[in-house]
Amino acid sequence: MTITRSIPVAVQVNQILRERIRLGVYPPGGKLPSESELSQEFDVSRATIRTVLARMAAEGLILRKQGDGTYVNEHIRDVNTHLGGLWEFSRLIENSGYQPSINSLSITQRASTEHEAHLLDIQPGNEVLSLRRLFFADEDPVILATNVIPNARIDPTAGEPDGRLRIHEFIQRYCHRKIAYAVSDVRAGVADYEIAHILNWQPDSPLLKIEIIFYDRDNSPLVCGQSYLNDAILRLRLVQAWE
Amino acid sequence: MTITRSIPVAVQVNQILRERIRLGVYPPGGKLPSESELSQEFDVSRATIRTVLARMAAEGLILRKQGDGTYVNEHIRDVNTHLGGLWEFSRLIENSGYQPSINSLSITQRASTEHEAHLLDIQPGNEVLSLRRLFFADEDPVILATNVIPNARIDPTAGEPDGRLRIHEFIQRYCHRKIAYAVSDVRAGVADYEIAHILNWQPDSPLLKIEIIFYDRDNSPLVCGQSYLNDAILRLRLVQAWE
DNA sequence: TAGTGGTCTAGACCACCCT
DNA sequence: GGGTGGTCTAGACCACTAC
Repeated sequence: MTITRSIPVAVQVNQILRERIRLGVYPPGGKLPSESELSQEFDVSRATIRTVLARMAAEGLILRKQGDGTYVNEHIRDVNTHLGGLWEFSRLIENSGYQPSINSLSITQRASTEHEAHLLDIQPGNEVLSLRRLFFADEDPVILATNVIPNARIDPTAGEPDGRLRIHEFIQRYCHRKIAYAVSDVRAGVADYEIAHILNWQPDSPLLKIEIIFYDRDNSPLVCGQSYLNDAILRLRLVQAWE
Repeated sequence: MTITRSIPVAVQVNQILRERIRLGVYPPGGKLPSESELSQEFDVSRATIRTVLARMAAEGLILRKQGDGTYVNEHIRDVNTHLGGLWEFSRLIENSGYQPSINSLSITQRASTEHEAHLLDIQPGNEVLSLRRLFFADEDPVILATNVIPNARIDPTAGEPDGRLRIHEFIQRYCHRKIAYAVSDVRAGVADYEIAHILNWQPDSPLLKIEIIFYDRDNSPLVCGQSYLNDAILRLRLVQAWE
């Protein structure tokens, strides 16, 4: 409620409005105050309010009607991917209403395959660090993720890799880089015997397969990954606003 | 290049900049003019330029670096879903580099199932119009889509339904409504014999299954759909910018 | 007609990067 | 230091909707 000037005002207003929607201060289907009322309440300009509302509208959280008002979208429950959760599996699980946890299955050093080298813009055979991790939603294993990082990117003085970190925290700590964006392919795959066993699921049943590459702000590939997601437990649900 | 005032300035600038990137005026990895240069060139305010660039950055098309400049993202080729293409299959196919076409397989009138009634907020058994359509990428069948619309929403005077229209055009013409947003579940499925036959693909092979509901701006469900996408031909590739 | 959101402007100050 | 993007303001005018 109280607005500081150390954190961007728009970020704070964003958090406050989301919190109010979550708590039901603005109930599903209900109306939000007008832009001018909000700008008065928070003592910020209408433009600032508008950037916040624009973002929430793009995520489908609110619906804006010219000449009428702004409404809380009541059909938005259980949406977990406001297009920021696909490569943040912990958040994806959290947004789906489960408690996320990460189990590190293996951390190995090996030569890169040709395919990996191509994706990561390195020479085939160059050493890479391969992380195999299992994500849980509450007690259920739901995502098996394999991430590959070029050795050359890793700071050897940063200590032993901790496989339970979120990927951006991992990169931050061991590569001193920030992930800027990611490109991912969503595909349909099938659980082979090993994967089915790890995910505690039937062999030959369909799974979502997510292939992803993370880039830093200099547009260099940092990590590539290949993950299997049990979509019987964890839905991939997303909203798209028209235009 | 020439700016009118009848169409929003931001939209025109957006189109022009995208076109320049597409044509290589701003080559992959290259730098765009600064915000102030662009605002001078188009004779619009910097704020307007920024809204355009912000949108392009959110889609991953450009990368912005404080204190440096704005760059064309070179890793963005073949990305087909800037999170606006999932429920616009024609555009999805187009963005993937194919020529889209739609084949109407069947248009039938029937009673709604319990599940459909729940999704569409109608009574089970109420009449619905069921459209079954096949999307082609060039010559290959890639998406089998089934859409269901409550009869009560359809204007009987609008004539015989044309199954080759895009869904939003269809709704516009026969329901006089505009689609405001959509909620979709992306899942992994398997091609049964019939579906495999229609898609000209192996039975029991994995397919992406997309379940979707379209809403209008009054937040009423208009259409629900269930589609099978052959992801061996048509990739679902998306970009996500950090935060 | 009054009030809402949609568009756009002109300008300020800041944080950051390059040289 | 000079330029770039990041944040924010105050105010204008328009298009639309509900009453």
